[in-house]
Amino acid sequence: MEKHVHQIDNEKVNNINILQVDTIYEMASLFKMFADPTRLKIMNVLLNNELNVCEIAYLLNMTHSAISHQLATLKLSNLVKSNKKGKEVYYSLADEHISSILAIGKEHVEE
Amino acid sequence: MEKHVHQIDNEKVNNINILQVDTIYEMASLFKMFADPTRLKIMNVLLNNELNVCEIAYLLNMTHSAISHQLATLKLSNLVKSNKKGKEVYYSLADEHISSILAIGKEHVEE
DNA sequence: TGAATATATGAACAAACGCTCATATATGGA
DNA sequence: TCCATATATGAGCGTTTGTTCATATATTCA
Repeated sequence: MEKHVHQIDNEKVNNINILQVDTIYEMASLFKMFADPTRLKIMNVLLNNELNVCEIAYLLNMTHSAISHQLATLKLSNLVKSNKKGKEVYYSLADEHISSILAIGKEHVEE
Repeated sequence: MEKHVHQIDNEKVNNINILQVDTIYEMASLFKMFADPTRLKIMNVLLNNELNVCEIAYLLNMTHSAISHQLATLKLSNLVKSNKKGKEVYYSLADEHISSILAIGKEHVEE
């Protein structure tokens, strides 16, 4: 891979635990959902609220299409769940893990 | 913004708390650091270990350049700190928040 | 049934991203 | 001083991503 030889302390390095590739990729996919301002805003307004696409678009001052696309992405990652009531589809956070992750991120940023 | 008029329940919607734009962007930037497999792997091997670029590149089987670039990114976001010892630069996690975020992500994925 | 409302979705496009390659800088030893 | 080692960094490139626009589907009501 490199053209130079490098000195590695095998005693030190071989004792370090490496996470499984699958775990790493799933973690990256999870955090990716939190790495976009629009998705963060959506998840934030869904804290303790069940809202439809119109209401979220109104709150965030964005188009319905953009919100709908992001909700589809969030649902695919199992971060939100949906509940159809007539014409409207109400979205809410899928579980308590999500609010924990939001909270720890907010805490880190506001320290 | 849209061509149609939509019915919004103002009583409901006006009571919802919106995070500050700055907070949202800082949170997105933070989570973005955790949203890439390579950076996740780096932070993971740095849990409880102080390692230089060579050692990380060896552990992850990647080029020094790729690792060095990612370490620069992580340092810019204050997620790792560096400690120069002679020719080598040793990196470690900047604070305990980082291991908390890694742990909560791992927990969510492995449930 | 027809119109208005609500949501979903594919295509397209610009911006952001991560890696490679080449090169630069820095340190230690012969 | 010269050379090997260690790290840093700018440019370039292909890939991914988030939004817009156009359009499709679904539901309610007159």
